[in-house]
Amino acid sequence: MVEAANPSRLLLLDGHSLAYRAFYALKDANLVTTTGQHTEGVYGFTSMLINVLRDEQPSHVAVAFDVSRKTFRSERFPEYKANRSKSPEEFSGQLDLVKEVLTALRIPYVEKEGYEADDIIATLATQAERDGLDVSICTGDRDAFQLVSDHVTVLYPRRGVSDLSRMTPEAVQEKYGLTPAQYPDFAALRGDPSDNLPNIPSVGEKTAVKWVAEFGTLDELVARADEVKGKAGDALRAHLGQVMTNRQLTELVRDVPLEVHLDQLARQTWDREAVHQLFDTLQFRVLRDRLYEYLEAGEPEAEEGFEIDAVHLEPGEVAGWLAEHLGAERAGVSVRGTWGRGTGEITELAVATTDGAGGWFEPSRLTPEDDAAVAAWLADPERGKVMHDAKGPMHALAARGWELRGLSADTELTAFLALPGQRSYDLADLVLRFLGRELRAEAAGAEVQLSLDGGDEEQLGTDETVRARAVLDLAAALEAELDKKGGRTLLDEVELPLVQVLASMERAGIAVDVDHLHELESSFGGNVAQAADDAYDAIGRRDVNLGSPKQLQAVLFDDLALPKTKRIKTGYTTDAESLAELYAKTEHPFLEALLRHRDASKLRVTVEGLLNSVSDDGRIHTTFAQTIAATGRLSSADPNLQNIPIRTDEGRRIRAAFVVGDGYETLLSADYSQIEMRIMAHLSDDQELIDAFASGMDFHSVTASRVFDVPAEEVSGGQRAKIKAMNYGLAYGLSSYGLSRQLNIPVAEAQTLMDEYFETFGGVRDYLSEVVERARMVGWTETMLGRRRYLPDLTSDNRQRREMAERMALNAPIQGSAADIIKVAMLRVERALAAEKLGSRTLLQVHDELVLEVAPGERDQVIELVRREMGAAYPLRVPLDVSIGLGRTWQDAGH
DNA sequence: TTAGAAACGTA
DNA sequence: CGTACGTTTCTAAC
Repeated sequence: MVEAANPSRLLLLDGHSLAYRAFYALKDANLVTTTGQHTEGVYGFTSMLINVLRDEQPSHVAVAFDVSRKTFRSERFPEYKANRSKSPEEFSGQLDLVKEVLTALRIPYVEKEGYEADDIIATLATQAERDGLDVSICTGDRDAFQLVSDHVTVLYPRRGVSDLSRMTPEAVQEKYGLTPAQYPDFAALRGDPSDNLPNIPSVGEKTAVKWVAEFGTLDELVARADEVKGKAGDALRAHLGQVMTNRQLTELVRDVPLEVHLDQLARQTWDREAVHQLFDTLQFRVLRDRLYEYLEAGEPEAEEGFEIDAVHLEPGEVAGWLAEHLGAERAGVSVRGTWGRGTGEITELAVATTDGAGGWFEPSRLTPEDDAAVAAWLADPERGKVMHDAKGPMHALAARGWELRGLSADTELTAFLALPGQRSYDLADLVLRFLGRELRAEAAGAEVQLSLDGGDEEQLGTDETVRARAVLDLAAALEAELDKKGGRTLLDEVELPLVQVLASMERAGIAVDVDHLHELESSFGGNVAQAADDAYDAIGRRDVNLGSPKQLQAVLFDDLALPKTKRIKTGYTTDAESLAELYAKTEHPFLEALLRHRDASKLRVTVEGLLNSVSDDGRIHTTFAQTIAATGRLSSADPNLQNIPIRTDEGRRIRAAFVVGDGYETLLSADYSQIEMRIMAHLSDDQELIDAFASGMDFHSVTASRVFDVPAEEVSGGQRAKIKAMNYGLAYGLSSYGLSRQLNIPVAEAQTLMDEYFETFGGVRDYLSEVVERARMVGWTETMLGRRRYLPDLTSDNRQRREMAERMALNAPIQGSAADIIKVAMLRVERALAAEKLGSRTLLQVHDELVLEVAPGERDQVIELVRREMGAAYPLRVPLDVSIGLGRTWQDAGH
């Protein structure tokens, strides 16, 4: 066996400089294909690439290229590299071949107009180092030595293409007598004939080193230039300007705005077919053999599976197998079956242990002894289980009578925290990326299994066992990754225990009054029909689908020739806001009827969706997702119970269909008031804002009174409304334009309002700008519990993307911290209910609200408990106010 | 059949 | 030209 890939090393190569060096090194070999194409550069580069891939075993790779000679350096200093002669004719086209090789090997290359490859390398190396990766840089440009650190090594070709010096901080010190940070100072003093940077007459490497070593930095040397004696001192003083110009050019840019993110540089399996074809064309025979040798020798992404003996456990064998193989260490578990809406069914269950054993069985075929042994093991919190996305399977296990306790890791959650921002956390992808393995059994094992009775069932069981084995290994790899980045506490103390809480909530569901829903359906249905009639009457035809934006556009802007609304991709918008404006202008009866139709049909569809999702127990069981929202919020689906209408009276009627269930006394709704503003007060430490909350008065009125400098009781309705909009918009990155639109006031007035607001609450303004600035520097934002969100677009040169990222950066810590806090609150409520031996239970979470079902006689105790636990979830510089309502229905419990 | 856009509900 | 979601419907591409 070959050692695994280094789990966190980024390899960066300078495509142009390496290919160019290789070209000259191999010039004498005169590599030409039969068609006349020279291949010295591409051959040498590829050879070097294979060697460093073999030696460095990187988990991530990228190759940087220069785009053209025009860079910010040549802008500043037209002479920069102006001495470079045109590259020889034989070299032309070879860079394109290098890129073809990279494409076939599925190695990404990066280039950026206006920057040199070294700047791209500096940027990626800096990012990677920050993310805890080690970095190897292969380049022929010595300016890269400034990047060397404990985690960044430069591999510099000594001669030819096979002899690389490994430049560590010690090696730089030894070779030049300088620290890596001093290298650009030294290079500026020495000058560089190959880059056409002039030197100081009679000052060479020796003197340059001496000065930098003596003064520490170039700045210091310049400041004290008069202390330098002799002819060299005169020369230095005469060329200070030139040296400072040189210095600007020798500094590598570490924040080039790149579209590419580290995650995209993860090693991928190469395209064998493309490599074959390309190497045929280039007539690389030896190189191809070397490449395949390396591939067979256990290249990181080698398509290896798992060597595991998946034992099919027959009835009567399960209890004994578990007793024999389950030790003190945690076990991997994988379940095959179906689940959703708080229940499910298992067809196969597989277990893999750290001793290498793996077994699977069909829960439907167990002896009573087996069943009891499985139940006892699953329910034992001390015997750890590792799963991928455990919540769904937990429902299926529970439906079978097996409670799962002791979830020691959930690889989906671990990946969500360790690699935030991914689109999905597919097990096979993670296994390939972190373990370098395919999610399958090695062929030999599979053949044995197939030959036993050749059934698909056996294959399914083996697959399941492989998954159990894989999650066990994957958990360890991801936990190591998370430990490096920070976030282990958030995982172990919040997200992981929350799985159990969410499973309970989903399984409980919320009772619905189906009759009430049917009444609403017909009531809203009647409104829809009436509105449609009115709309059709208004335009004198009925052949229009009122739900089709396309047809509506034709009616509104062609037939009726109404004024155009805001442009969208497909023409002009027909959204409610624009239609209302249009109605205010034209008073066309069609618009009024259309808006009514929109409202009514939206409500009807909502009700129909709810009716369709009522389970046999008369309750609706939503599914909460923990790994969807980038800010750390939960999401709710199938059906979404986090977007049930509340703003209009008609819509609110739907909430009356959610009712207390049989055997319970009442529903209870508890929500945090202004939690995001309180978090902002806490994070910004703005005394004015903290005082506003401490006063305990109506928040919007108090803030308005501070902004307009009037007593709180004299704040007008208009003033309060303006500040309320400001307060709410703050955490979203509201602009003066947005505020003006929302309040229907001129932009200038909105701007004045914002200025006055920030004059009063200066700490908030400072906090918001600092949070974005900090995120731009480090590349991510962080919540109070350390949940990161990466925002590479903060350095994009596309203004729209950059500004979008800025708004995300200022919203993510606020929305995310609120999500952290309510998650902690849910755990506290759950534990307190258990500690006080209460039968009441949490049913729903709606971002800042918890809905509970209160057991008979527990009302007052639960009110006290919920207020206490939610209020104490996280100590802030302001109180965490919780308001509570009770009622038979969700609507009645609202407040 | 699938994917994207538009629209709209919540915090 | 205000963040974060999920669902439905229509439409065009497949």
